[in-house]
Amino acid sequence: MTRKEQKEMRQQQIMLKALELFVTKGFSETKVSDIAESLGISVGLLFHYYESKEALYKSLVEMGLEATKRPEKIGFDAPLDYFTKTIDGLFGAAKEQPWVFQMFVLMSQARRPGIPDEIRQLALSVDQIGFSAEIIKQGQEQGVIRSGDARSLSSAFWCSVQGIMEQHLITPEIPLPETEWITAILKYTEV
Amino acid sequence: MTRKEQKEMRQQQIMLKALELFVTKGFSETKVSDIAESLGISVGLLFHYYESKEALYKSLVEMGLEATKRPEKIGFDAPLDYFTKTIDGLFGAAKEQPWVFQMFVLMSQARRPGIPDEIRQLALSVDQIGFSAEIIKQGQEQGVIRSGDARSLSSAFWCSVQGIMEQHLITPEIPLPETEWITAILKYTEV
DNA sequence: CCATTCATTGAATCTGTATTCAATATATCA
DNA sequence: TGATATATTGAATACAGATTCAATGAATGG
Repeated sequence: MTRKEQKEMRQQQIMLKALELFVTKGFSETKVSDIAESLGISVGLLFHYYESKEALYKSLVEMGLEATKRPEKIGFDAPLDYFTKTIDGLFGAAKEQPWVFQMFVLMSQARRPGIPDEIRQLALSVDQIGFSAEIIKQGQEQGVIRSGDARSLSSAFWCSVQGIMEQHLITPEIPLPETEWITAILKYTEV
Repeated sequence: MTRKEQKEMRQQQIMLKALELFVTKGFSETKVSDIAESLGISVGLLFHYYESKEALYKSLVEMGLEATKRPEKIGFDAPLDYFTKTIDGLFGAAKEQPWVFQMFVLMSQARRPGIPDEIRQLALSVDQIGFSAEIIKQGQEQGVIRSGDARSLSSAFWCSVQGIMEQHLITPEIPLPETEWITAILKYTEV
C-alpha cells in the first residue's frame, strides 16, 4: 500500500467513524477521544489528519455537499414517484450503506443553530425544501398531490423524514416505516 | 412580593428561558452564561437557584413528566380523533403557550444518547409510542387506520411530529403544516 | 431600628476536552 | 544502506465553560 493510499484510507476511516458518532450522539457530545478510541488510534493521530474537530466536521459537510451536487438526478415519471424513489433509496441504504443514510441526517443537523456559522452556511446552501416544492407544484397541477402551500408541504415532508431517520439511528431495532406511510403526507385523496 | 413569590418567579423565569434555549440550540450548545445573559442576571445567581446546569435540565424534564402524567386525558370518539386533537393542541400552543410546545420537544430530546443517564431514564419512562400504538390498534379494527405494525406506525407518526416541531422552533416563519397532512400517515385509504 | 436572612454580583477556581509537541517507529527512495 | 519523509504515540498545554465563593445590597421580622 502506497503512502497516499494509506493516508486516504485513514482519513476515510476517521470520517466514517466521526459521521457515525456525530449523528448518533451529536457533535458536542462526541469527544475527539471517542472517535480515536473506537478506531483504536491515538488522539494525536487524528489531529495529524485533521486540524481540529470542527475541521473534521466541516470536511464531512463538504463531502455531503458534493454528494448532493453530483447530478445523478433521480429519474421519475410522476411527481410522487420522485418522493417515493428518494425515500426508498434512503431507507434502503440504512443497512448496506449506512453512511448514505447518516450523511443525509448529518446535512440536516448541520443546518441547525449551535453549529459553527461557516459550516452552517455551507449546509444551508442546499435548498432541498425549495427543490422539492417545485416538484410538489407539478404534482398539484396534475392533481396527484394534495393542495396547500408547496413550501409548507415540502417542509413538512422532509422534516418528517428527518425525524424518522434520526430516530432510526438511535433505535435501529424499530423498523423503518413503509414509504407509502410517509408519502401519504403529500398524496392527494378524495374528500 | 414575598420572598417566596420572588423565588418562585425567578425559578420560573430561569426555567422558561432555559427551556427555550435548550430546545433551540441544544443542551450542550447552551452555555449557562447564555441563559443568565439573556435574562439579564449574573451566572452566580443562576447557581444560587440551581445546583448545576444538569440539575436545571433535570427539573425541566421532571416538570414535563408531571405534565404528562396529569390525567387530563383527551376525550376522543374515534381513534383518529385522538391524534387530530393532540396535534391540534400542540400546534395550536406554538404561539400562545410556547413552553407547551417546547416542553414536548424537550421531552423527546431528553431521550437521546448523550443525555446524562439518570435524566434520560426519566424521559424514557414516558411510553408515548406504546400508548398510541394501542389506539392505533383500535383504529385498525375499525378500519379507519391503515394496516401495518401498530408500533411502527406509532413511531413513524410521532417521529414525524417531532421532526416538524423541532424545525418549527428553528424557523418559526415557516408555518406549521395542517394537521390532516400528518394524520394522513395513519389514515386508512381505499386501495 | 437592629439583626438576620436571602438575593445578587463578579471575580476566582476547577474541570473536561481540544489541541500541541517532542520523541519514536516505520516506510520510501536515491 | 543511509537519508528523508511520514505515521504514530503519549504526555504536556491551552482553553472554554461550569462551578464556587467571599463580599455587598436589600428585605423581613422582632
